[in-house]
Amino acid sequence: MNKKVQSNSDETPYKWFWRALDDYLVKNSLKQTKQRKVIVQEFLAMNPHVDAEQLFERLRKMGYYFGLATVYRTLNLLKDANLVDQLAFSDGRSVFEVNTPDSHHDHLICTHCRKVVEFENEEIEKLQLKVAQHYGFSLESHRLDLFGRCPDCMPV
Amino acid sequence: MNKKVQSNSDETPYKWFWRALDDYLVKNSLKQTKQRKVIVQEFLAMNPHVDAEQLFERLRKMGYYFGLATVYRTLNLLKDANLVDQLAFSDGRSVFEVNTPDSHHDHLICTHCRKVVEFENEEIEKLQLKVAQHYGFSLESHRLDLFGRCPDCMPV
DNA sequence: ATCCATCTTCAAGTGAATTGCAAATAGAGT
DNA sequence: ACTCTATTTGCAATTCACTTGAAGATGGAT
Repeated sequence: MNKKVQSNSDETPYKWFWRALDDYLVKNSLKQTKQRKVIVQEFLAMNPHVDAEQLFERLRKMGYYFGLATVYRTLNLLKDANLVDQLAFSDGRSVFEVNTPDSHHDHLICTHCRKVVEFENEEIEKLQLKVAQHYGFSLESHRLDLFGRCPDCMPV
Repeated sequence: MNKKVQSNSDETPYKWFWRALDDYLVKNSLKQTKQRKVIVQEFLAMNPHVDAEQLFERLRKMGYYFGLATVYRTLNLLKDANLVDQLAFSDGRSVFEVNTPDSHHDHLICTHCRKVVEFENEEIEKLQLKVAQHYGFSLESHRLDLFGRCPDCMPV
């Protein structure tokens, strides 16, 4: 039940991400462009849950007038590189999140204030793998959302 | 190849569903129309995981030329009545599923053929409750999706 | 049987995301 | 540093799932 801590300090917190991205670009003869660099940089700054349109707006406010298509293409590149995951909602929108090597997509979502808390539980992960194996599935990723009231929104 | 046959007879196993739907319609001054009846009937026959377009095609093949909009509106009606849930995929499509009173929302989803298998795991449920309590959340409901390749879609 | 709010149909509209293409550019080879 | 060219970008057009508007049809309350 240990909460995943991702350093917030100024010292390049996502070295592994940039290195993995660089690897992917080189391996696939893709190019490092200013757009990609800035988009990824701001994407990481917005972590953990990034909406493409919001990222686009953020870039725009910072003075980067890249096309929305470029933002989408960059996010899809990261998805292809297996560095991010896409979470779809039933209203048609979706958010992107960093896919850490030991990726966790477990959320506690407050049904009242919509706060999202991420958690990680080794036992649940193990059981998930067991279930998948039981049905003959390989397990690529997962998503677990628990809905309820957070402490601040508890009814008296 | 034993196809599950859902007869039109009165011994439908979804009595509770029809009753709940009827309640909802009456309570909200909505009407029982032939379209709704047939769409719901075929929706239930396609259970557990129904794609709106597929349902539309099925109806068409059975000689019911209802508009696609009507199919969507009926599914949304069921969603409003809390009788079905909608599962969204990142490619923009989504499927609907019956929301039983003692509903479990645990799925194995094939990332290749989109097949969905439902499962239930008592241990995982217990751990979920534990996690929620640990963070001071009450637990109202949950959704667990495991993504991977099903046996039929395993790469050689 | 009448009345009117709700429904259906069909077409047009929406909005997120993708794609086609010409111009720009990264970066390998020279 | 310069060339060369495959990759990228920007922009507009397009796609795709889904929704909505409007006008005629219909359920069901009276």
